[in-house]
Amino acid sequence: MITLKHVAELAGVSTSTVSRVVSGKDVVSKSVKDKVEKAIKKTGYIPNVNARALANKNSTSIGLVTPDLSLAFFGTLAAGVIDAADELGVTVDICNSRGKDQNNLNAVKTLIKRGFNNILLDESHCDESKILELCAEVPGLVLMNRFIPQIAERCVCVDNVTGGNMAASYLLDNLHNNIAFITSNSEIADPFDRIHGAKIVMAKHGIDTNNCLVAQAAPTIDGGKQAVLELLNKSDEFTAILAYNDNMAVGAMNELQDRGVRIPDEISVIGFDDLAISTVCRPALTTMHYPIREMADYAVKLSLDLTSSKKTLGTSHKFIPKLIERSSVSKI
Amino acid sequence: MITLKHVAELAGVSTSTVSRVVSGKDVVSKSVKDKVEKAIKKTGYIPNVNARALANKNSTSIGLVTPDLSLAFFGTLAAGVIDAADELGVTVDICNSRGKDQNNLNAVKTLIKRGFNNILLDESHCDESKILELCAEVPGLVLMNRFIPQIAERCVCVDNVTGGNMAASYLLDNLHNNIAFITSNSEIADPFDRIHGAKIVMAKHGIDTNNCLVAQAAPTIDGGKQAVLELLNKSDEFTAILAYNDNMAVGAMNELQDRGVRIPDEISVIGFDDLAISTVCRPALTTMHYPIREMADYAVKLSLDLTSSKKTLGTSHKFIPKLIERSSVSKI
DNA sequence: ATTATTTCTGCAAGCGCTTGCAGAAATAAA
DNA sequence: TTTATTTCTGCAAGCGCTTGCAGAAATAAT
Repeated sequence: MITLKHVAELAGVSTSTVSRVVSGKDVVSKSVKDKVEKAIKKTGYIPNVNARALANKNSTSIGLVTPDLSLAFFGTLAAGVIDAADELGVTVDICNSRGKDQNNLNAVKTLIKRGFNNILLDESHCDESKILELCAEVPGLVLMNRFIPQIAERCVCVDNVTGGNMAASYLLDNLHNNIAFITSNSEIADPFDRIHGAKIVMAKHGIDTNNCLVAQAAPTIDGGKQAVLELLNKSDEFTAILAYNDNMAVGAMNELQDRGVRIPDEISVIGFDDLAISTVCRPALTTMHYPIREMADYAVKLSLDLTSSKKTLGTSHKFIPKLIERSSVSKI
Repeated sequence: MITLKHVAELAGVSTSTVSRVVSGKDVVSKSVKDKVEKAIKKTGYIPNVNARALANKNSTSIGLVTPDLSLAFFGTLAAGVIDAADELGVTVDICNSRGKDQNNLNAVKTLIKRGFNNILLDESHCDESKILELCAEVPGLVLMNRFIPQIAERCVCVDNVTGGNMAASYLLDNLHNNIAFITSNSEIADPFDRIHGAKIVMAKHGIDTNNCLVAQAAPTIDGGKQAVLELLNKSDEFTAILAYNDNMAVGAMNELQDRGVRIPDEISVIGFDDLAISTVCRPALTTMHYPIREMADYAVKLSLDLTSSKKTLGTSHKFIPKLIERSSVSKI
């Protein structure tokens, strides 16, 4: 293993000097710098991350804490984070909490103790207070897919209200005035925000939004099936379903189709997320694209920015989803 | 930050002693051990991984190099690896190579330079020789989803021949004698092995396997569509399709359905992998379950085992896939 | 009781890198 | 030319943990 010392000897300077040119944090005269760089190239020196992390009292990795990588959404998120980190020369340590809040929080604490200053956390259930505590402790902690006003500039999330709004607008524009909602029973803000956003436009169109049909279930394919059944029990008047996410949308479509209703002719369905599944199902699902990769990219930059001296990304920022038109909504 | 020193002071012993009880590698008298453990508990001490890695000249993390986490297969693999590692108290660093072989290999080299002794590599395209080189350099390198005889005991993969065999048997048992293959155009052994396995049983059933219908394409949904089109151009006699994986199977089903052929009444389809998509599509896909999580678990244990003194997992081992019966194959 | 063994524990050096401090060298000012 | 500044560079300590070595303590053997 090539160390600073080897390079220093070859270049005829001290290790401090080499360190300085490597880290670039301090001024080194041009001539010496050249010598050192030549030596580095010649030896193929690569800094030892562990030693560096130890001396710097921090890790060169960023931590990603996420519920379940085997779900397409989080897998895509992780891929985005890794790719973005990679470009900046930092590596990613991933914790998979298997959906349990407490695991998430513990994972964060472990990362902290391991010296991580940069942590991306996707945790939508636990108390805000706990997250605020963590944030106070770790300046480089970025919260993903959840918004907490007090730390707005450290939240990387999608504008769910606008998303719901856009989805409903599209439905309305295509003359579906009787919209039913299939939403998640998770106690998180997203589903409410989306419905809220939808109701805003609906109200503008003169629709009474007080007794909209709403069915809650798990945000999964099966949940979608259950929810649509509940809807069906309550009424048979709706002509469109605005689903919390693609999984629920697909579940609903499947269930509906299994019962002989034609989509989109009899009932239109719109999803949210734009995961692979939305192109696979039949009819292909019209859905709101969730810009996961952009968000992942932004999140790692934000985290790194937060722990660097010169902050450039300071302001709060919500990502706007985008309508992807496919075939699950009947058009005028 | 609590360090060894703090614990040592509290326990009234030297740091070496604390180190020894923490690492458990050396004998410490029961009484002292108790004292130290009490002190550790009291202080909430957590070893600094960086210092440890530096002193040990190795990392406590294992590295996972995988093509693309946003694909369900690899996401599941990663989740399995992380979970398994977690249970053993080691963390996982993931590299996402975005499908480029060279990235994969570079990622491995970088990990090596960073002091990783345990690396799980999923690389199915590059030259065997390169992988063998890497293996020689890193004793804890485990190859996933690919088999190379020279390092058989370090390969964690599925028995593709048996898998193909089982899939074909199921088709045959249900009286589909005219089987067409949709396979991957990747230059890897898996697709050949699966077809090879299938042909073995077919031959046993007296079928001439020399001019089987075979269409190659990318191992994706679109690839499946293309491939089935190619098949259709060549013949209209086959009554069953054995697809390389679920994605291709679903693509094929979609394309077929779009052209009005009923599945499984007119054509049966069987997939491979048992990803989420296979339960989503209609009809739900009968497929061979790929025991990814078990394999992930085995791989991390194997890697750790390889770098530990007492080896226990030495022998070569292939995982056997399992038929998951759903609705895409018509039954007798 | 004395010596030989065995078992523990602490010392101190070292893993590779960073950085405050101070002296050397170069440049500017007087 | 001398003195004051500024710019570089090296020294050495330190980040937290591990471990070979040797001395101390405990146990066994004589």
